[in-house]
Amino acid sequence: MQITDNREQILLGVQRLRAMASSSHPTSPTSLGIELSIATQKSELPFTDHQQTAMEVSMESSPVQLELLPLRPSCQKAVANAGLNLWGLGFNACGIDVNQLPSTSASEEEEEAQAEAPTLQLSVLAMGKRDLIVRERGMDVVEHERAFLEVSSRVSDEEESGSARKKLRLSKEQSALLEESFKEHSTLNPKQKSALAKQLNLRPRQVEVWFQNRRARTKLKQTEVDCELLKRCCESLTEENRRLQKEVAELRALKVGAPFVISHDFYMPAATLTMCPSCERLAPHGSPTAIPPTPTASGSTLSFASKPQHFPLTLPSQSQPSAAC
DNA sequence: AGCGTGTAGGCACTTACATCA
DNA sequence: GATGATGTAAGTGCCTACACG
Repeated sequence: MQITDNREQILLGVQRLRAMASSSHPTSPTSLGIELSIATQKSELPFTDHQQTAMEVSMESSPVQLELLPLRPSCQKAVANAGLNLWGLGFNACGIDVNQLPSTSASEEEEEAQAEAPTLQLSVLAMGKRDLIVRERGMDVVEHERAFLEVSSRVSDEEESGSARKKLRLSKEQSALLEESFKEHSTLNPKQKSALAKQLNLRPRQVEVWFQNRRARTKLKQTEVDCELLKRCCESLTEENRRLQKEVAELRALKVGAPFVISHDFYMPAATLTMCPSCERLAPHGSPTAIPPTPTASGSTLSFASKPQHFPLTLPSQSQPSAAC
């Protein structure tokens, strides 16, 4: 469920949790398993300690254990803000003390009860400036979330060990497999995405991003090729234009001495015309079939006597042409 | 059937980081 | 070792198609 009003939805979610805690398991409210995960993209403002800590939160008469799973370290300010807003606006309003550390001294009975407790798992996905998304487990997001959490745990370990945040670089094997897959299909359906992610030990989101970037690279390359082609085409046309300009100038010069004009009844693209070597009049390149068959009734047809084959010229009525050149 | 709304996926653009010369 | 160029993983916003009430 995508939501536009974060506060309302968070409050709603918490109210539902509260209802479950009080109605379903009134005797063991603390055993209600709630998993709140905040999936983040990147962060410049890392969360403070409590954000990676399982917490005991109290909600009026029904204390609820709120487990805040480790955040991906590469989370961003926007997400951090969203998370902080979450606490400030949502949970604090419900009386949840997020600063309390969780009770780690649960008895075996309590743990057992907790295992049997209904787990309404509430995922709050904070996506930058985007709306918060609240989902209940059991939807299609589960697999993705699980995969995410696995990775986030791993990265969290790295962070804990003190190493700086590092950008993930795919291994050669991973890239090769992705390339193979891309050759087969440039887009993936959710099933393919999940399968591939599992195979590569990546999150589906990473596979998705890789395919998006790969498509973008392909398109960019194709654009470059097209651009180069157009550039050459442009150069060729420029050269052709230059040549034709020259030809036009020559024809104009010829026209001064020759009374004949080419009838406009013919469609004769200029680029297909050349000089007749014998008479120095225009002749088409290639097959004469490119020439419209009949001249106008008012004109007469001229044929060049010599090879190559000549094309008909329509003569203006006022001029008297010779039978052949 | 038409309409409004929520959702998912894709794309364009951008940022941030890794790598290399 | 510092630095700029380049490649690429990932973030963000927008758009569109589709499902559903």
